Amino acid sequence: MQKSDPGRSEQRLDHFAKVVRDAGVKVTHQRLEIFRELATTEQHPTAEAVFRAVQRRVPTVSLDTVYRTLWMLRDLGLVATLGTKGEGVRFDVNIDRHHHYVCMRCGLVRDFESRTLDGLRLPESVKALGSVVEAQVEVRGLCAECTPKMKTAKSSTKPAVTPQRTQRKKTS
Amino acid sequence: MQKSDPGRSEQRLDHFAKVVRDAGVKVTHQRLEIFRELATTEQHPTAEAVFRAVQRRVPTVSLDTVYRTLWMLRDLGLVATLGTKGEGVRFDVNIDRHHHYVCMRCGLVRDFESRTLDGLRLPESVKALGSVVEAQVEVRGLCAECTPKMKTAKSSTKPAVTPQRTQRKKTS
DNA sequence: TCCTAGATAGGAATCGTTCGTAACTAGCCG
DNA sequence: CGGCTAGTTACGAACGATTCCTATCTAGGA
Repeated sequence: MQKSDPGRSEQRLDHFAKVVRDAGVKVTHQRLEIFRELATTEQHPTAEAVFRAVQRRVPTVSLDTVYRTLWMLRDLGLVATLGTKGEGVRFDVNIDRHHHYVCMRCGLVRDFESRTLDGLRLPESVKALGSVVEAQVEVRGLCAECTPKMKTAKSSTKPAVTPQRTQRKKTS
Repeated sequence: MQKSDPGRSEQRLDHFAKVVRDAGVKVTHQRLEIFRELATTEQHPTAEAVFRAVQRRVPTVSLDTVYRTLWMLRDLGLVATLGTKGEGVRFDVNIDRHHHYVCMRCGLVRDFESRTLDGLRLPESVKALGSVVEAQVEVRGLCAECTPKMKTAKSSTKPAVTPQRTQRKKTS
């Protein structure tokens, strides 16, 4: 589990302002707030979530601005996107080397670190496909929340049949 | 590069029919065709792509049916989904152990195999998050197609600024 | 302080995906 | 082999996420 370190956040904000300015992009109030929101979150918020959070401090922000800013940050390498499924892209400020645990049912994504996995040696065949910017491990499974809901399957060859459709519906 | 092995396809179709039937789900013409399409493709098609392909043989299929079938196949473990970004889920019949190379710009996804990467040892911390069904490596970079378009960046600290917005627009 | 390229708000538009419903049909039963 | 019925399908409308359009604003250099 990661905790929010105040010092780290400020440091991130500074870094953000510098990179953005260096890129010749204007540092607007909105952009700062959007980035601040990301920097203080340890989750992987959707654009919508960022929007709602920022809206509390800057009531007039538009969802469009949030999206534009988020993509820009991604292009600048300040955040990463985690296209989970088809239920909204998620953004990740943690650009340190890390890996992901993804729940196959609820879509939850958690980071985890592992020095061992950081330095994976990739096969030659990969180089033929294109350049390699990063390599991370993606672990899939059922998170603690979802695990207990497993039913005893039909004991056929395959483990489960269609116990429940993977959660894809709105919650609100 | 992978090639389409006719024998392998038929084998997959048989396996498909068996699993589906065992699950108490009806084996309809549409479902067979949809699966056949997936089984003969080495790419990772979007639902839309599968729809168009199947439509050539079964002109009346509805996109809705394709989606329902695809999710069902996923729930049965016959195909995997590759939520690339926010541009449409992709489906993958290759359920053998494999890893992915994802182009950060065009979204292309290619499989690659590596005996070495198959047996990764995961850290203990992962177990605390939930059960582990599979672990695969996701390599990100620019594919051969996209690489040449790199422009010489501003030579600042960061490699690129915003040379081009990552491709997210329709093509048709 | 002034100017201007670049940014914003807001609503309409788009695209992928799902729902609601009435018409089918696979697979079981006799 | 024909009938039944639960599970499926087609289709259009509905939805949610993301992007576009454009008139208005503003960061930051001169």
